[in-house]
Amino acid sequence: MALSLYNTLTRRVEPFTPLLPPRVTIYTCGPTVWQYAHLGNFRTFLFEDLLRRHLEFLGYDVFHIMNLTDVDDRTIKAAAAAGKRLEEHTAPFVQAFFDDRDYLRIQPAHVYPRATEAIPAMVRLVGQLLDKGVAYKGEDGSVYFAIGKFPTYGRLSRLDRRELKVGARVASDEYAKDDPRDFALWKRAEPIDEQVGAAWDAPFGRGRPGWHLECSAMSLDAISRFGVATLDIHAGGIDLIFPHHEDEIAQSEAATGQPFARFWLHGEFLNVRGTKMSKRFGNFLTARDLREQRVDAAAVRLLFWQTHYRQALDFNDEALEGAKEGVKRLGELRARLVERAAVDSARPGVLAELASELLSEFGIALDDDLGAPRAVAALFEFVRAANRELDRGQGGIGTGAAAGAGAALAVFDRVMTVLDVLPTAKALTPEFAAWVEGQLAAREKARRAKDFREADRIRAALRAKGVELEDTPAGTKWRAG
RNA sequence: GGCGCCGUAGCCAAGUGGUAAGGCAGAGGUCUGCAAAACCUCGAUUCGUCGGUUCGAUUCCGACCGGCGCCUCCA
Repeated sequence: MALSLYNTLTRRVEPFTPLLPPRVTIYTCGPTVWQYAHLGNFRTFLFEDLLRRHLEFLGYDVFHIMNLTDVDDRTIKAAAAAGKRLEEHTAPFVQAFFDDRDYLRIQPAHVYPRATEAIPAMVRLVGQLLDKGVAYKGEDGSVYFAIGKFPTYGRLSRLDRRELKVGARVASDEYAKDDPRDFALWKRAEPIDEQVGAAWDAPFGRGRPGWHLECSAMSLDAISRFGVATLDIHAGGIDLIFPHHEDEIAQSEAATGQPFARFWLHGEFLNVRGTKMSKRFGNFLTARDLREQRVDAAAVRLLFWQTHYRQALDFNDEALEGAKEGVKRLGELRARLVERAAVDSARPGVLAELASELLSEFGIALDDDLGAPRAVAALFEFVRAANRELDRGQGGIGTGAAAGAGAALAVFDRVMTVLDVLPTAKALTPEFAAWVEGQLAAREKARRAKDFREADRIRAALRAKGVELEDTPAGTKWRAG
């Protein structure tokens, strides 16, 4: 098996090989901490989580860098509007981002460099670019990158021959630049920047970094520990292709003379009725909204995995409900496998076969440009076949067989992480459990006496407390929702 | 205007030049005191429309209709 990934640079799926195996360096553009990140932002972070987990599953030694943009137009404006210092405004949103990340069970990156803590590295980078003559100081005091000095500019976005649309957004610094397409590396300090504490001294003037600069400076700094100036993978949302990633390439490669990243991966949008989820449109939902609704993160993940990452996904409540039901079904199977693991076998070989089919198909699917939808399809085929087998094997399916199937499920879940959190992890007081057991005993007594009215009354009473019952030959099971 | 993406059952969607995965919802059934869970059966003669290439196209090409994205700081 070999992993292949779609590379935006070449616009095709290519075999993936890292520069220095088994090490893989990944840089993913992180959140701008001016506000809570919404679910669309997290779709990208989740696709990156899948990438990371699959690489690790394949045995790669991944080093994952995710930046936190804590100084830019929006953070500065938001801080000023709140009458706060920059750091004071962004800190809670950094924490919120980490909380949401954990809720969604996204593996933490190895480092989270922050723009405000990388000012010296950025100043150095701008200095280098000035020295090389690919950057210049504009009439307004800001420093710009001269794209005319970088022949391959536009290679990633393929917008090199583009013309500015008449009436399209035109930067206010237009007249300070030699070429309207040049972009800011360092922006001269404005009063609002000083007001919130977002201005730093530099040899080329007091100011603050341009948006693209931080990613180049921080990623190069982070991978310098491996003695390289080339990332194996750089990923982000599809909207970052231009200008963000294009500009990162220009800055980095002009400075180092080496390829900035070997693979560029871009995730598609999360849509709402056909339009991208966005703060601007007000059609967004945050992770904390879902958490408040007690939506299991597994449902969000399953929903996202059912659509390929390079395909727009239309989000709505019905789709989310569907994923929730799917997660429930997965949990039922896992519980069955655990329960049945201790009983003797009728047909021990069948489950083992199903388990190995699952893992094989799962690996093939993810190796093919992270074909998560195919992996999910294989998972549910496994669920159906395993349940059928469990239904059939009256006396049990064998310790080894059940354990093996459970293990296969666990392997799958280490990458996809779509199984709900184990019920035992949910907060249940011993008192509550004892009360439920008491009710169950009373109900069982009523059932034996054929007093089904009383039995149903107890069941309804338990349901009102969030306890669902399931009568099985082995007794009544219950779970707290 | 430039570059690009998409249009598959009620919803979310996968996919291939050879006759449509998977999930959810829905209908019927098995099991059950009834439920629940699980399993079984059922749904697109059809993949936006119209042409073309081909023995054969949802899949390739063209046109059109519809939706969307990027075009200097949006994941």
